[in-house]
Amino acid sequence: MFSQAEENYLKAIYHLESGSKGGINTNAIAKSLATKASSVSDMIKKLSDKEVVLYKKYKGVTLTELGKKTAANIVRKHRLWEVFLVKKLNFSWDEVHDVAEQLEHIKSKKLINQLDALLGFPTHDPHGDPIPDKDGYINAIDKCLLATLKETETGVCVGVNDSSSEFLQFLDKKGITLGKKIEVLEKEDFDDSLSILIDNKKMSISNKIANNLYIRKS
Amino acid sequence: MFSQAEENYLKAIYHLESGSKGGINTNAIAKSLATKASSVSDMIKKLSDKEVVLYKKYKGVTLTELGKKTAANIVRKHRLWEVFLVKKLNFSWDEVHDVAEQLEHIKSKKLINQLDALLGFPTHDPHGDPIPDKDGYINAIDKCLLATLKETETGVCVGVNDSSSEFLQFLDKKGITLGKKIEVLEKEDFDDSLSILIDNKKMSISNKIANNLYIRKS
DNA sequence: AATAAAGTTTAGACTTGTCTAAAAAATTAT
DNA sequence: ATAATTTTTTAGACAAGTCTAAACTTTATT
Repeated sequence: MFSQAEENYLKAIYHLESGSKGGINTNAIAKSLATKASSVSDMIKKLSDKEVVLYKKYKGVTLTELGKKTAANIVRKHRLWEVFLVKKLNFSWDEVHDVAEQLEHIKSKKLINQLDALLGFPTHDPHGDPIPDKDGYINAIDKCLLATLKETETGVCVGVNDSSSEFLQFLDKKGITLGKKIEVLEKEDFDDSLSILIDNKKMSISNKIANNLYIRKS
Repeated sequence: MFSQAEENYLKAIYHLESGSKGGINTNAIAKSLATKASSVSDMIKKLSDKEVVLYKKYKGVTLTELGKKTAANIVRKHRLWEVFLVKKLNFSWDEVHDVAEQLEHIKSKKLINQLDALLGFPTHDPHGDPIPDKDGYINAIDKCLLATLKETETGVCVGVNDSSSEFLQFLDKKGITLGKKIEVLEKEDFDDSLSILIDNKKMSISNKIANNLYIRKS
């Protein structure tokens, strides 16, 4: 059994591992959890004793198979709760994160399995992120950042890289939601901004936006 | 904002107050939380500083208005989650308590209000206990213990005094569920057992059972 | 009213998780 | 290869919440 603090560390390491090769360093974990490197050092030792991470002093940390499975299960719970909040409780996609951060620590296998069934076994959360299955396996879809599309290419909006409520509310305001079809009309060399077509409307998108929006090419 | 430990103490005091007059003593709280009297003393001081309880050394403790409202809100959340688990996730009434004990600490007004709506604004939880409204007000129904009924009297089963899974599973086995009509056929002076009619079946009920089953007379 | 018993509080210790400041190791630059 | 810089770890402290043991207050008994 893991404490909430331990679970949060596992989740942070899991996310950091998926975005880079090799061991995760102390500072990166500290940054992602908004804590201090010394606190991370302390916690890593505990997690190492519990055999969920491999740890060599000064050499960074990696999840063991048990650690990966444990972390994936927390992510699974987080994302299922997000789906629940949006589908059943009328939350918008920019409101779900903080509540899901609490709900992901509830311990009950039956609860999460029944929730999964109630929601119709969803594969992705409201931000387009994949939901790990019971064994921690993720069925990743082929996606790329909007910024990597070339002129005349089209695709469907399938996810976001930045899940902050500011970004999500911005997308809402622009009418950009998951499932929408997007065509790149023009790429501006000067500032790397894009001119896109969405809902038959022409729209200008900054590079920052294009670098945080995932597209499945079509 | 209150920690989970603080919330558990408030809830315990709230339940103890509803079952007795005057201040609640340390030992009673310790017993109900399965902790030590010394721990209770420590926590009472914190709660007193936060102005949710009134406390005079050696004189027991009572909830302030703020304390009552806070505690009622936790009970509200607990019972709404219990309804959710039974109605939406196919839990049985003997499985919900432990999970609801965790879920009651989730902090989100929108979550609980939307949950309330999803469930159709229920007034009672799966054990027949009333759900406090947003202001902490409880709409209590007129109920009495089955053991207090006289021969030939009838009533509807509306709640349980003991919510342990052992008792609830026993009731399930006997076919006694909330909403069932019960008629007292005979009271046995020797052991205070009852002969009752339920679903047109005659059944013998021990005094212990009759003292843990609430009836609304009809 | 004095004393025994029961209940309550305090003192000091322990655990978890955090922090600051300083020491140690690893990396980068010269 | 040595020095400077960055990263990481350790040492010591603190807050929350708990515990045991001892001291204290209240209540019950004689």
